[in-house]
Amino acid sequence: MQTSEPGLRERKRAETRDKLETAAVTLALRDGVEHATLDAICEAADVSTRTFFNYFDSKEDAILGLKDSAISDEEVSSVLEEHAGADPVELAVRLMFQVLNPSITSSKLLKSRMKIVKQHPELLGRLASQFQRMGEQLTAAIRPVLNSAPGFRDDTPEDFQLSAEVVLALCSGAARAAVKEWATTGNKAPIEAVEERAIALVRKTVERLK
Amino acid sequence: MQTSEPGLRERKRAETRDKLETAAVTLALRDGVEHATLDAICEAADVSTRTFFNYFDSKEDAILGLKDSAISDEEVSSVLEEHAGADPVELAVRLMFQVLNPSITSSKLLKSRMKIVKQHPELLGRLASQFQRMGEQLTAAIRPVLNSAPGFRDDTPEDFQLSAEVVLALCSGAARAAVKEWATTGNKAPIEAVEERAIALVRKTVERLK
DNA sequence: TGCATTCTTGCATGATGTGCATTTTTACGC
DNA sequence: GCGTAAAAATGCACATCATGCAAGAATGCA
Repeated sequence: MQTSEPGLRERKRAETRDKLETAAVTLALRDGVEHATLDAICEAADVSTRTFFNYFDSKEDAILGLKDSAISDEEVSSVLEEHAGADPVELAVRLMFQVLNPSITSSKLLKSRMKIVKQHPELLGRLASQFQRMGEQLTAAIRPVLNSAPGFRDDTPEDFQLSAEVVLALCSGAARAAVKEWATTGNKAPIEAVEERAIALVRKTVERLK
Repeated sequence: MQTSEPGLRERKRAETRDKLETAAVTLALRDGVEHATLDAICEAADVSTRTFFNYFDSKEDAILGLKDSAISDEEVSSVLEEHAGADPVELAVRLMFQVLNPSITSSKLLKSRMKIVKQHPELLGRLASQFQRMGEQLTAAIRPVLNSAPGFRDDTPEDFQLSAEVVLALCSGAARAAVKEWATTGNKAPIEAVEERAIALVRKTVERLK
């Protein structure tokens, strides 16, 4: 379980990935998302275009730094452990940000990415589809907590599944809104606060709609 | 204000649109969404591929029958009028289904479309992006109602905008879930019930999370 | 060193989508 | 009907994205 020495192969892979992300972000910022072509990105990263798709599913994914739509069981467990006792909403949001980390919320590319998001908010749509693709994983992850919440417990499996999806949509929307707010308002708050902000947004909304 | 005679031009346009939708749905059902190519669809519809894009933005849009991402002011007013006194949630959901009508919820293609959705649930992701693209319009539409709701009223404009987006995400997710449920469970309920179901889903979720 | 695995690359291919100029079709006043 | 203007359809060129496949290069490991 030790993080042993990376090894040349893994190091190179990380390096290539980083070069691709950096190139994608830099060019998207300089030329605009649509004018930053795959060819240009790959040339800047000194990588063949064919290889690009060994790392990302699409250009947008590279710009946002999204990894393959999957979260490891260890990551899930770690989140569950760190926030034991949290309610479904908090858990869902934390899981989502776990996926984005370090994609969006960290690394030297953070500021540049936020500028891009500010200019191209539609990119955040990728987050939604990312979360939707992870739908099964996420529902599975919050299932126990949701199940122990009053009300949900007595749902039929179908109703339960449906309810979980709605909860996730709500949290995903709040996460997106929080990131967008943070990107738009000049990043005054520390990035860590975005997560809390998303949770607060959900709570506020629920409170008011009730 | 009378719906006067359509005129040849409009009739032909509607006809072509219908041919394209029918071809798209038929081929997607027969060959699968990914194997139903633009060329095949256009050939079946007896329309040039170039013309296709005068009607739809993408293949998926044609399969789902989504119109251009805009809702006319008349449609908005009509919904607002018909459901005067409704709360923001109901209003948002009704507006969304207004967009889908007759796209998904009506017409002879309904059953086929639901079969396709059942086999390719990821298509429903288009709904989310559609709603997101309409974000400004939708927020504008529910703004007055949201503004008269306690709690929202006192937000700063920024907070208000953010809250509106979260509400819309919630409603959009519920709409998607309701459609998916309906498509998956064999269409036992009448299609009109889907809308109510979506509203109920939102309310249930809010209730439980509070 | 030698072998197996993984990664990279080039090439071919297909599909989506857009701009532009041309032609065809429709609308409408005369 | 006729001619003109507007709208729509079309053909064509072109760019981009994305994937499959096979050959070659780099790495890991014994």
